[in-house]
Amino acid sequence: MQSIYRAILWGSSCICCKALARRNFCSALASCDRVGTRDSWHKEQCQDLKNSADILIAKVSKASSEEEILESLFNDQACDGIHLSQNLIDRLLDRFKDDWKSALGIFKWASLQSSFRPSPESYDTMIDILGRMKQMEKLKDLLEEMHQGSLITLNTIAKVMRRFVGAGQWEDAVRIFDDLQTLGLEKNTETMNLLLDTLCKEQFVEQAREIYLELKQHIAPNAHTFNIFIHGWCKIRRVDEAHWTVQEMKGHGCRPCVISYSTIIQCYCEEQNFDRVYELLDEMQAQDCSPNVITFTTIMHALAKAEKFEEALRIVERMRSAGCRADTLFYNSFIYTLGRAGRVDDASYVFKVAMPTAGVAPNTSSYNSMISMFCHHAQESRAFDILKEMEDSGLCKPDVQTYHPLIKSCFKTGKTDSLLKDILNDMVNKHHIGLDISTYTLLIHGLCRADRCKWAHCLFEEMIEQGIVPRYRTCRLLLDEVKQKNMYEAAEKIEVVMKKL
DNA sequence: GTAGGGTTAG
Repeated sequence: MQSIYRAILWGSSCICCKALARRNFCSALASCDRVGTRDSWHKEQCQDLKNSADILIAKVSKASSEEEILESLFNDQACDGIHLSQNLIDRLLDRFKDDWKSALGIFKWASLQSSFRPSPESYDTMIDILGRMKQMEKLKDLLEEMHQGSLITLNTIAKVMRRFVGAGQWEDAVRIFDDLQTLGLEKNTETMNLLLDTLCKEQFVEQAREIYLELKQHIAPNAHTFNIFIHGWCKIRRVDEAHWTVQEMKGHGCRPCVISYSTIIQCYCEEQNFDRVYELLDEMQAQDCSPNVITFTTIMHALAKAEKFEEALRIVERMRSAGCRADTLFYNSFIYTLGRAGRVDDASYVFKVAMPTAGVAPNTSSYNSMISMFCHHAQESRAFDILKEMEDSGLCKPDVQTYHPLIKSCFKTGKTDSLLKDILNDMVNKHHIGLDISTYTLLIHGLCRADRCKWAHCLFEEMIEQGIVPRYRTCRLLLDEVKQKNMYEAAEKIEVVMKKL
């Protein structure tokens, strides 16, 4: 118990461990337990990992093509001395998730080392990186390599299909399905549903339909299959076909369930066609299919968005009388929409009275909605009261989103010195929240506009140090500012960063 | 990834 507590404490104050903790907390703890002087051992390991990562990052940053990257890593003394580990690879893939050439170069180099085999999960991560960057040919090569090593899982297939369809190459996704047996997996209802869902989610519903008609001769559909189509038709606003699918579903002996109905209700909600929504609620009742909290949340959210607040409240009442318990997401949705409509006191009432009365605990999002609403309406002190309440609650912790509206308020009200410093200090030292790209951007832009470009530049350097790549606009803005202040050295450094973007 | 939310402009 003691060691876990210490590891958590230590991890929270170490940037390097925090990155590890997110992904690999258990194994990090397990490693710590092996050694008597855990803290110093752990620290050493982290430093080692950071040094190795830095060497590799520096190497690949100088190269421009994939081949050049590989070449620079091979036959290099510094690289040869690196102890490869799964943690190191995970860290580098995360670092280069937006730079497929560097990621692939390092991944290939690592997998060609005799002393090391990347985990199947890191192959999937590499697949994701290539897919996100639309490098579909490279993705196919990697998939083939995975096939040779028997590393393909259903998860891999799901990622590959979604990436192909996402890139508009739906035929390739179908080809993957056709080749499933060759890849060592089965063609069954589950994998068919995966293909159909992937196509439907990207609006290739008609194509999915064609394929289904072909496949259903060999593979039996189930209720999921029909719900996937109902969702697909609703997504492309062809609600008639969704209704027709419900009939087809019944024909196959599958009863439409709460998901089937809720999906169609969502579609009518988006059209703000509330007459049809109520009709469907009645039909559900007639079919002995009770709406659940998701159904009610959908309707309530849509009504509130349409500024029909009294009606939204009646849904809350209807839900209560149906014996359906509201959950946190339901109330968050309610609070959010009330806030957007400027009904600050109503939102406050829901948060302070309705939720506790119903025995529903708020989460970080509930507090964040309240804070953002108060800041938006220039009621900063009420926002800080909520933050205090959150800190005292012990139920949940603030995150970056908690602080964004508060930071924005500092800039709006010009309290850049006292208040902003306190906020950042709390963020980093009290709650151990790592600043992310959006926070750095917000801060640097705000500080430039507040004529505090020295401070902005410090943050810029810190951001680079952490391996966070700034946006072009941020560099541009800061560059103009430092030039005006005759900070030539800073300007040069920024220009170096910009050249790499 | 069979369904419900997320102040876009710093």
